[in-house]
Amino acid sequence: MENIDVARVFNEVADLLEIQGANTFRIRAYRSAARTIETLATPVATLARTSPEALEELPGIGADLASKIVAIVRTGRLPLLAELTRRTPATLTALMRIPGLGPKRAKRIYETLGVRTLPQLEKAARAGRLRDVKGLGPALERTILRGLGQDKAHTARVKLSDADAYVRPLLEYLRQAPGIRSMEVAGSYRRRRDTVGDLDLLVGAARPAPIAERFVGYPDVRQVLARGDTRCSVVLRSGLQVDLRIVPPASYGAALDYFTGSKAHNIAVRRLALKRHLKINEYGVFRGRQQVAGRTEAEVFRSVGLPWIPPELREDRGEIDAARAGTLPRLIAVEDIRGDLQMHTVHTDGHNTVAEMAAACRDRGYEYLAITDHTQAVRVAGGLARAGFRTLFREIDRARRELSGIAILKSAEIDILDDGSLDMDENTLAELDVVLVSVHSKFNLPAAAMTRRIVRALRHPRVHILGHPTGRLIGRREPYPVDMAEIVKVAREEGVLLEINAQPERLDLTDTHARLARDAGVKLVISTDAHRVEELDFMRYGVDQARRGWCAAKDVANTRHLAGLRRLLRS
DNA sequence: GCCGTTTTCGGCCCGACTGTTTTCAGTCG
Repeated sequence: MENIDVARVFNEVADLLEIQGANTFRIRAYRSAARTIETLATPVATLARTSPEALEELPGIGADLASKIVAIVRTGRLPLLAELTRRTPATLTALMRIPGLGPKRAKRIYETLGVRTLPQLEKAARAGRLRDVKGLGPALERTILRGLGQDKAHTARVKLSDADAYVRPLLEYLRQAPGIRSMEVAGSYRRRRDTVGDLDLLVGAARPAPIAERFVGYPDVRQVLARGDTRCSVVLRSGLQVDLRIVPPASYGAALDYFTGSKAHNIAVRRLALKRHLKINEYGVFRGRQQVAGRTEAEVFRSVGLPWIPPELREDRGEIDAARAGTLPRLIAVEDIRGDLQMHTVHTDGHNTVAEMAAACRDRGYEYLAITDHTQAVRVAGGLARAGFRTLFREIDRARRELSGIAILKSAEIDILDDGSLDMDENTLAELDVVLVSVHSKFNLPAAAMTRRIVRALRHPRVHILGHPTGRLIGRREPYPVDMAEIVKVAREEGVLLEINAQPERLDLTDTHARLARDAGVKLVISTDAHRVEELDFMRYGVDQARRGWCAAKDVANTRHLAGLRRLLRS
């Protein structure tokens, strides 16, 4: 039972409660608990078994929901959900996922037409029967038909790096509109989440009309969903939704704060404001009718007695308490990075030579890099055997002589074999400056077996770093099941570093796992795993996730100078 | 259903846009 499964049960309960018109705050409680569980690094199943009382410590989870989590983990089901489903078909919740359909309309369609599944909905819409339902008309019927066709595309989140690719030309285009004072992409993009569901674009300007006008005329727009005076929504040809909001400059900070979110963070901040008899909305901070702040984000935070909180931390995961206590971490920045400890060359599946990678790292201002070509078990990547490494090491020696100003470390991405032993002989291993290990096969082992396998590798006295610890590929491959709390514990005991792999489709460790490690005092490494020189620039994405994991420069080993890094590796 | 520097009851973030309405409900973020 994974966290996501428990969260799904709670969301399903919330959907059904909504259809039944239950108390909105009760519904909100289920949704908020689902969100907490979803983003938790520790499996609730483990908590439920070992320390159920710890569940009640989680934000938004009290005695009742804690006991329901225990029930779900123990029995795989929740009596309340069964009861709700008995009264309202659970398939109705599928209708609510169609844009334009919420609980009220879904229920009314069901009660009026007996429609309870997506195929039935489509049939009714095509037959023009939906407009017979009170509150629905031809326009909504069309919206629903369109929504049925693009259901999947609408919900798919895109990788942060892909979002970057859409953002750049869009901003460049919109900048031509007259009167823009400031402009930023807010939302999860600004919080640097590993994936984004849509883009929230914010513009500060006195006259919104010409900006909205230009926005909906963007050549890449496939469909205009909404077009108001200050708010527009469009869908790009790729299926990515972009929401534009235009506010007067005096409100820009409040709007930026509001549209950056997260939702849970906003609610928490607004609660603080209420205690001070203030009201916060996207236009500013108000005492009565008088605006007391709003031009900048810092002003808004100051009005509730807080310092400015970096967007990456705004997830309601303790940042508000930390801000109040003055204990927010000073987050790591890309400029803190002094070297890159995972990359591949033409000797295996990379596209550049050792010298080319080293020169590119030097260009980026690094002091060192590690060449980490694959070992023989990883056949698809052309992994090297002992002789291959000998050739590679000779080339590194040559590059060391020819290139000054950068240290090239001998390393390898050593495959962790099925039984947890390393895919490299001891003699070759002894020649390495840095020993990086990772899993490339048998992803479907049960969690306990996978954990044992990795733990055994971490216990090897020569191992320094565990690479991409969960093996996930965003949108393509789920992380393999593994007990991350145990990995973190062993990493701490053995002094092993855990990698945040900065490949945009890996970002592995995730933000929450990075936080788990950092809180446990385990040091991290941020590496690009570059397979060509251009990919060295992925470093930014790894740093983003480290920031989301509350990491300061001191928490990340490759912010150290070479001497400091060597000391750490020796220890 | 949660929660507490207004603390065990009575609150709970707040506003924009659409479509279908005769003044606003529903949905969305």
